Amino acid sequence: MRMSREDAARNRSRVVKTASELFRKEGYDGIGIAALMKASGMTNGAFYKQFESKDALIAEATAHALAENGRAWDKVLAKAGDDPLGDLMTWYLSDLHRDRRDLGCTFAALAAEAPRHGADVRQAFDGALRQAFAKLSAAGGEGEDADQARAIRQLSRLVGALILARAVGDPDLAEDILAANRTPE
Amino acid sequence: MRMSREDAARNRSRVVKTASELFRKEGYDGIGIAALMKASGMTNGAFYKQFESKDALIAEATAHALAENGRAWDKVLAKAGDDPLGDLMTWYLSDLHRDRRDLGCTFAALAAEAPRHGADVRQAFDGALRQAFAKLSAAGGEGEDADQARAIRQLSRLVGALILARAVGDPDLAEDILAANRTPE
DNA sequence: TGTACATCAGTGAACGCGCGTTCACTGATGTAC
DNA sequence: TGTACATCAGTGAACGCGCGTTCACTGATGTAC
Repeated sequence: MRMSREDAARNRSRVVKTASELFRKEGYDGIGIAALMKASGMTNGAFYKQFESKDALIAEATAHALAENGRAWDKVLAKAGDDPLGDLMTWYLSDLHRDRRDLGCTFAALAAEAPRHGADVRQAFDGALRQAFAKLSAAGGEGEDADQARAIRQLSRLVGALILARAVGDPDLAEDILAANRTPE
Repeated sequence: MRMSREDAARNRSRVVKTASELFRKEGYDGIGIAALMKASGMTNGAFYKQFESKDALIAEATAHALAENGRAWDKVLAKAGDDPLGDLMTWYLSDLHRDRRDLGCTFAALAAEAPRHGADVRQAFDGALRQAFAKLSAAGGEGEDADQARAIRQLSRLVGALILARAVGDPDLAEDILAANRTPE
């Protein structure tokens, strides 16, 4: 049966959102079209009415996840006290963030798979990374002393720490990794 | 036809080595048994004479890759001058390492997929990470001032930087990420 | 404003394909005497 | 040391299954008059 334009647009958005979460949780190869559509409340056939291919959804869902992450950073920074960088790191390196890959940082969840995907996926990472560097630079630089290279190092460390803490089997080691990284520079 | 024990053992080792490279390059899901066996110079049927399942190979190939990385670190540190940490970072953050995922750091290549795999895979990461922390601590600590937390931060940063540099579409941005991280602390 | 009809976002079965895994078979290796 | 035979690491086809994708069909929506 035909949906209204509004319903169809809502359904499409829901698929992108669901995909952005399931890809982060299971990896691009870890979730199929049928499972994804079922998780979005539809059947597999509807997929190709809205997307050209799985690759096209991968690009769109990745961009969506990265944009959502950007808004989360803005929210944390807006609420931050007189140590915005410290607040951001505490939030980023929390147990909650370690445990919820589906809702967490797309750099940590999917950047390692990006080299195996299309130019559109990698370009989405380009833009999101530049924005993250700029935000970190603004949050960490004392006054006008915004240092891009330092921001790059800080984000590299945050992303690496989250990935390693998630990879580990021993929860104590995971905690050590997060704790050691809850410090500037 | 039956192989000699020696030949069979050699063939088995070759499969593990090939898998350790192809998994790093393509991800655990990115390479199948048939393709892997073909790349090892055999046909698919031989696989189950040597391994119980793909998961069993994943665990063994991951451990193999991690052990090989450990030997590479030792080699770099053995050749290092009076700044072993600096030499290690220069080597780790090289263009060559960025471009050769198949022969490079297993943390950067596969840690992001580890949370979706068995306890044996994650435990292999535990052991290899602890060793890497110890080596970094010894390489970086002035005299007996070996600092575990600092080593954890350094490795987190190296791994994150390599992953992000590989994810990016713009080569200049990739270079910026590597360059910004070629500095201690 | 009301009616007739074209549109198209859904459904769910089916497509070909490659996946991990199994199996009957082969023939050189390794063992028993 | 030489012969008879069991072993088993290979081959390559086949298995069931889930993948990404296609398609005939449905019926409410949106449009034309």
